[in-house]
Amino acid sequence: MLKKEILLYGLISFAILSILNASHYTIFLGTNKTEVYISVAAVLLLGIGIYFGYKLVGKSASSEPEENQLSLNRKKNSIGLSNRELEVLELMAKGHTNQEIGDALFISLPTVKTHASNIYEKMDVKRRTQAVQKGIDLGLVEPRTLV
Amino acid sequence: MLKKEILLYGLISFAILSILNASHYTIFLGTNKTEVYISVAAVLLLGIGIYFGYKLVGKSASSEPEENQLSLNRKKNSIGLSNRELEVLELMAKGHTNQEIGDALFISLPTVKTHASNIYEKMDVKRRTQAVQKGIDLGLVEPRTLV
DNA sequence: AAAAGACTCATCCAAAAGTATGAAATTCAG
DNA sequence: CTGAATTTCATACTTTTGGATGAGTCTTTT
Repeated sequence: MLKKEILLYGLISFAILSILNASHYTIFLGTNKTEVYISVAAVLLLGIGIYFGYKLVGKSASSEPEENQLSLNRKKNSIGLSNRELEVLELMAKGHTNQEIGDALFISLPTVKTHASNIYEKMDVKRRTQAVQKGIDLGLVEPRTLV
Repeated sequence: MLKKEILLYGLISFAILSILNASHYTIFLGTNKTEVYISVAAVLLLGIGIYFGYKLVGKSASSEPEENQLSLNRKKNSIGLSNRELEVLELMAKGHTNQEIGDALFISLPTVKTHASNIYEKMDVKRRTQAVQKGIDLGLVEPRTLV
């Protein structure tokens, strides 16, 4: 995902910058059209930047690049839960519905359900309440994290 | 229920004891009928005793007459959960389904659901996982009580 | 005796959760 | 670069939950 989308980001940015550049010469002419172009381009750039920035932040890290990820992996993964599954479990422990979890993690409801099922299987439990309890017992999630 | 059924218990016991007593004189005669009567009476007494004992135990107490109940009521009832509701919450915390809870408490599924709904309302939560978490936080149920 | 609280149950309906299966893209390690 | 693991998503179906309402019984209290 990274390489491809970074490339995409670059291309789109370049394209939009080109538009901006092309309109640069007419910016002082007071043409309405040009102003509209600039506005649109600016908004697009902003939106795309936010979009990709968001996805990139989610992958590596914001302040502590990879340390955070690794410590997560090692400290918590006694049952073999993946990072994503731990995130889902954490939100389940807070009493969220699958839909809410999906919204929070920007994934679809079916995906959350898939994660949930895998979590139950890995944790050898049958139900959500059991998974949460066991997760607390094993120190996978923090207790008293009620919303 | 108490007065009426205690009276009933007394009456039935008396009646059966009377039968036993009446057959007392012929017990040494080796009459088969008498032995059958005695057996039936004994079984009946036992059964009725168990039945009423069961109901009475559920109402007052087994070893510590009322102290147990009251302490339960006071220590735990910070939110106003009834004893029955606490029992249901306890089983929910263990990860049981409503059906399993019903089987455990000898009540129907709809009844369990009624209790559950009342619990959620009293605890001001929306979902089972939240109720369990909050119950643990408030000390209403023991943590780490996973089945 | 009436009122209030607790416990029980039912029915209907809607939402959420869970299961199974298949599939595609990505990432990461060897 | 290939293969394993991860993550994502969909569709269809079943089970479990939850909500609303109404109602009956029993116990305790007033």
